[in-house]
Amino acid sequence: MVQRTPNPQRRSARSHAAILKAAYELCQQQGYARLTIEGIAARAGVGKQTIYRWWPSKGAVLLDVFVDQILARLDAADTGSPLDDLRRRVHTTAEVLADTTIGPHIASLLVDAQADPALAKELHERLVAPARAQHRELIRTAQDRGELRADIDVDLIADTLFAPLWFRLLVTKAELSPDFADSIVDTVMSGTAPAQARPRR
Amino acid sequence: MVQRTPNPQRRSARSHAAILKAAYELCQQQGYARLTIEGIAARAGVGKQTIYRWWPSKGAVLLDVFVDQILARLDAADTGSPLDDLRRRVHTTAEVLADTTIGPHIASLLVDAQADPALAKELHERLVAPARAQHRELIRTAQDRGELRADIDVDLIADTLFAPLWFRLLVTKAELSPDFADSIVDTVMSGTAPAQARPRR
Amino acid sequence: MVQRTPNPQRRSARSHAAILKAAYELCQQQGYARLTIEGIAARAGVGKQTIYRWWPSKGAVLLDVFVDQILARLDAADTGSPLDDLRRRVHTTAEVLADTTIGPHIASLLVDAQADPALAKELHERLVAPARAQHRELIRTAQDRGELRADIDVDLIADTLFAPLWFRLLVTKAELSPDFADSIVDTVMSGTAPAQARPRR
Amino acid sequence: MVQRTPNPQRRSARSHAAILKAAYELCQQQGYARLTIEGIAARAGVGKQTIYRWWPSKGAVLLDVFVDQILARLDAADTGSPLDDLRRRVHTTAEVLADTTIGPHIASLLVDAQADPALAKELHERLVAPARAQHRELIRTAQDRGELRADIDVDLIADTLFAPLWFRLLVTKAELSPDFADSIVDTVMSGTAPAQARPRR
DNA sequence: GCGTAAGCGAGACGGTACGTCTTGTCTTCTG
DNA sequence: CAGAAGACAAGACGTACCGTCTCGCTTACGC
Repeated sequence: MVQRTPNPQRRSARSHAAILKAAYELCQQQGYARLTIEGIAARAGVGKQTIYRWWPSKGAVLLDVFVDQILARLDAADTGSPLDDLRRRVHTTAEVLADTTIGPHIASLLVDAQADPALAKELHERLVAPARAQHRELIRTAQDRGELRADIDVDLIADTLFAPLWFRLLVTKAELSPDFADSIVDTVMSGTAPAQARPRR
Repeated sequence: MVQRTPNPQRRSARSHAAILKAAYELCQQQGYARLTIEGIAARAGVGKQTIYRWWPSKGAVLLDVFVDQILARLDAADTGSPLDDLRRRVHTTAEVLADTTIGPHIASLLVDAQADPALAKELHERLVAPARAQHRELIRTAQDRGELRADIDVDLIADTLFAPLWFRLLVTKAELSPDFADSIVDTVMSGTAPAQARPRR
Repeated sequence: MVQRTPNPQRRSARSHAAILKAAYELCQQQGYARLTIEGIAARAGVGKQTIYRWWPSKGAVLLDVFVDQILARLDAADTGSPLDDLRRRVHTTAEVLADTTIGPHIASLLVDAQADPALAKELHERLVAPARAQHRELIRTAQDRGELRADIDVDLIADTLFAPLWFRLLVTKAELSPDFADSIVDTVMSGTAPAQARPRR
Repeated sequence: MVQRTPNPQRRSARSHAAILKAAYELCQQQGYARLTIEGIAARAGVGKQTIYRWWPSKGAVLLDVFVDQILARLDAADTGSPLDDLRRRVHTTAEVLADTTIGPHIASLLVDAQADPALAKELHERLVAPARAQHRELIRTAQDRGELRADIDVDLIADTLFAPLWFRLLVTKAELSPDFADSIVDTVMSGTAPAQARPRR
């Protein structure tokens, strides 16, 4: 897992792409747990060292595989209403996590990260933190506009909105339906709406 | 992982206990990820086969190690107020997950279970389902007594209350403090209290 | 190359035999240099660890493969005349070294041993020393009987008789014919015969 | 191992020298077996390709390192007596082979050559054949002058004189002392001297 | 005296084999 | 005769070098 920090300028785009492609395909075929660096190297037609040269672990490769496509799918349209944007965001997050070509693998990455601080750090920096930053921004805007109670901690609202999605994915494995996403938002909103504007569905 | 279903009557209590003890100690020392069946067998002074005979996987052993002590610590005192019981329950769950001799290992078990359906099933049946059953019972009682809105799905309330704890443990690794537990309960309660009894702290 | 000194009693005769057989066959097919522990394990249907458990190196396996059959072929008939026995011995040694299923591999073993003291030691103890002991015995007997000059060092005579065979095998790669064996013996004998019985053929 | 036959005129004398120097030093430090082309290139501050451009193998580099200094040290003074020259030649050969900065490496080269015909050829042409040519010349002159029996094959005498040195270096690893060199010559001479002039020490 | 072709240091590349590790099964010996 | 001890087949691990292949750079011919 040592990195001699090779020169990124000379990196072979061909190999890079082949590795990500092979990793993605094998992950879909066999699942994250059965994936091996040997297997990726073999399918990509690449030396193992080429993988070790550029990634510190299997998880890091998979992070590269998934992070862009996930962030792209999460990108919320700006509707002008931060509350609507937030609801939309919960929906798309639920969709992505429910997608069987993504959700289980992200869950596995999360698992791997429990035992691999470097992977945990990268996962956080590239996936968790950016997503959360957007959530906090939306929440803060809503609070500023008086659409959400301002006396509740931003992080707490974010956790309450998104945690149930991960909880179902990882713990109860219950369905991550759009209805569920809606229910969460409704429930949380009704507790966090300003007193004068509490929705009463 | 094959089980020849040996006669449980002839099981050696001595070995059984030694295995659980060794597994617990090694788990504390090295962490779940570095734990091996070989290591457990060696420390327990037991043949590997004796472990494979009675447990299908490393995770199953660890489940045996942790499940009883966790459920014992979660057992809520019945205060007569289901809402208070529920709040207490969130608190004790947060405490258990925050306990560094338990939380990380449960997290690891959960991770392992993502790739091992048998382990997932057992984890669910012995830990997740019992705890959730109690939660649902408390919620339903509170709804019956009119202390919680009855038009919100029991599971949804349960998810919203407990998911943030797991989310912080697994994803954001933020602190699982009693205050956080309180905040969750407050927030969720304010959204799920009946209209006429909404708390307004 | 570490040996945990496993219990030889529990050694699998099946695997042991399969490994030696595979090593022999691959050695004949590809030659010693292209031989690989991986290859032997694969052909023998054996785990690599099983080879590493019982042999410290590739050369050690090959030594086991060849040592018995070589010593068997060298075993000289006792004709009653130590000089004749000695001559016969030079002949059989030349034959064995000239045998393309043995000579090149022994040469390679010798080469490997130059860089591997453990292998060198074993090669010496199991092959070189036993053969030399027999040579010295024959020479000493001949000296006692007055058939060889007694004022010449036993080792020197042994070296002079057998060294040219190895020299041709390793250095000049010239033919190791029976005639050559005879010529060596004749030449050396004519210098080492007692004055009164010098052959003059 | 392919050579695009580069232009020797443009060869960098600097690199050439650095490579030979690095190879020599590393060979002394680590021994021939642990020597690598990568290591030589690194120590010489040279690209690997520059080595592969001018030498087909590690052995070829080492041959260049040793061949000149060996031949220089073997160069016999012409005393007028071919027999004395021959004896002197056996002495210097023993000295060179006994030199721990040369002998073991030459032995290793010989070993490598067993599996590398190109190296074997070059080793023969540049080291073995020239030395042998001189030996044969001396022997033939001695025979012409009647100082050695003319009915014994030149090659046979050469083998008998020099083979024991290599034998001790490669096989028995016994001492290559001047006394040993003398003993060989004495013994062989006493068998190959003409009948009328046989020495009788 | 200028451009171009080569050699050069550097090092990424696809590979092979290494020796170690762990898994889950099978075998043997022992209390 | 149950179980500890541990050998076994399998195969992934991460490392070391292999020999080939670009890269820019610099050197020195030949036009």
